[in-house]
Formats: sequence, C-alpha cells, structure tokens
Amino acid sequence: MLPTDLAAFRTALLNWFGAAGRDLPWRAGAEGARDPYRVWVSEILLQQTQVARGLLYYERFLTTFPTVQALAAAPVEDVLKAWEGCGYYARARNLHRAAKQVAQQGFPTTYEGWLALPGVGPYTAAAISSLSCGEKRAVNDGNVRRVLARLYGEKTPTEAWVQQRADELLDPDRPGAWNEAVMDLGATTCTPKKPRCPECPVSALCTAFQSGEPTVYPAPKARAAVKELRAVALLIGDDREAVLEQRSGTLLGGLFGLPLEEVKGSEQPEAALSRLLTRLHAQEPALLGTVTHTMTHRHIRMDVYRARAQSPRARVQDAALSRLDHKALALMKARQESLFNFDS
DNA sequence: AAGCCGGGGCT
DNA sequence: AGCCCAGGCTT
Repeated sequence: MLPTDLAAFRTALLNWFGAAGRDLPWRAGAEGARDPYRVWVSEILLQQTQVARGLLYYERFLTTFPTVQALAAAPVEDVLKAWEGCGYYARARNLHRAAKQVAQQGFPTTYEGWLALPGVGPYTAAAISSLSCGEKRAVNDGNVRRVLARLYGEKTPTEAWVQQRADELLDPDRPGAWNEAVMDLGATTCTPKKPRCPECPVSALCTAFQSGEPTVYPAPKARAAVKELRAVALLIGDDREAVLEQRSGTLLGGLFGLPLEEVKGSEQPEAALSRLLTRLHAQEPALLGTVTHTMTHRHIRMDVYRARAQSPRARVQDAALSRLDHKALALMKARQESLFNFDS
C-alpha cells in the first residue's frame, strides 16, 4: 500500500470507528488506558464467543468477581459456576490461575508480560496491551484475517502474512483504537457471509470489493470431522439434588456432571452401565431416556438411567454443569411434570 | 503443523 | 439437520 493510501486508510477507518464503532461495556475509560481487569475478562470471554453472548457472561462475571483480588481468592468451582454454559472451560481455569499471579505481582504492563499469563496467547496479549497499556501491537484474530485477506485479495493468508500486514497498517498514534476499529469492521461490516460493502469506509482500497466477489477471500479452512461418542450416565437423586462427579481431563474438565461411563468401540451399552453401577455401588437402574448433544467436533449420545445408591448428593444449582448434563437432568423434570399432569 | 476444546446462530 | 464461527494449548 502506498504511503498516501496508508494515511487515507487509517483516517477512513478511524473516522468510521468514531461514528459507527460498537459501544461495549468493557470499552469504558480513556483510549489506550482501559481498566486492565475488565479488558482482560472481556478478551478471554470473547475467545470463540460472539459479542452478544459475551455481554451476558461479562456482566455476570464482573458482578460475581468485581476485582482481580476477588477472582484470585475464589475457589475454582465458583469461577466455573460463573462460566457455566459458556463453553471452553479451560479459559475459566486459566483465567483463575492467572488471576492468582496478578493478585500477587500486579497487572502486566507490556505485550510480553501479558503473553506470559496462562490463557493469554498472541491475539489476547496484543489486544489487552494495546487497549490498556497503549502498546503498539496489532491484533490478529479471525476478523483481522478476513478484513486483510479481502483488502489485499489473498485467498490463503498465513498467520505470519496477516501479522505482517496488520503491523504495517497499525496506526502508531492510536494502536488501541485501530485494533478495535479493524475488529469492529470485520464483525459488523466485513462479515463472512454477506459483507456490507456499500457501508464500508475502505471499499475504495479493497481488492476483494473490486473483484465483485468479496466472499471468496479468504478461502474456507478444512474442518475436522465430528466424532460419534456414546455414553451411559446415572441419575441418583433428582433434578435438584443428585450425585455429581467432577470431570477431569480435557473434555468438560473441572465441571461437575452425572456419573458417566463411555461406551467403548465394540462394547454394548450394558457393559458401560454395569461398570457404572459397580463403581457407584448403585442398584435398580431404570432407563430415564436418551439425550444427544453436539459440540464442535463431537456428537454425544447418552443413555440416562435412574438408580438407587447411598452416595451423598449435591445441590445441582450450586455446581457448574455442562449443557449435556442439564439435558440429562431435564429428562427427570419432564418426567415429573408428565406424572403431575397425569395425576391431575 | 495438526488436533483438541463448547456453545449458539443461521439457513 | 447441517453449516458456520474461532484463540490457546497440547502433542
């Protein structure tokens, strides 16, 4: 891009941002000097999460944990409860771990300092440090990738290519505002499916717009296949108080849920049920129903049995549960309601 | 470099 | 029901 074009690009985008930029709660405070805690929480929430959903969780999270000290002092179970339903729960566990560091050492003041915290990668470190420390570091996220791929007519932009272009374009006088501006453009105007090119402040400089087919940039990435997964779960208790286990490992790790056994490869579901009954010292299993739950890369089909056992129950509303477990518990609630209707 | 990790919206 | 979106960590 020519120097004159670069100046025009920055002016057009920042003027557009001043008029059409989104008014979001974590954007309060002086440009380049935002409250680091609020920016940080918002950026972690917005990883893989749309702004509309992030807003709900942001308010809830900030109400529950108003300061990094409050977050650091809380048990991780409470942090996961505030995150319940938002997905990618490692984000909450990493945020909590990092909060303990920050409560001791104070907030980082540089890109490198933020990058060193758990759960903070190159995108998030660039975002937080530019917004709260005035660091001259261009963000590289899905919006930036799409906007720049179209601007330059690049169908297969690599990570390094996007970063280099973004660093060249970044307005060194207003790095925070520039980062927000290009992301807002990607989120509201230069959208994946139906870009609003007539409303775009930089369409005159855009290769994809001039090509007449903006959506061919960037080319879609190949997606991993969805894996089928079968499981058997036990409901001991009811939809308000039940035996819950804390999951470990990567799948829903840290969350609570009904005791569960995966049905392995060639195995019959009865074998998994048998393992479950033995492990829980439970008896008299009765099939309550089957739930299905789809995640990005997994389709889970889970048979839910009600059974009896002496194990201690937990209050469901106090524990962080995935959508999968809420669906399983809903089987019980639906059953109670249908029985009530039958009796009356 | 490639695979894994939730959830919801849109068509 | 099937497609789309997407940053960080682990391997």
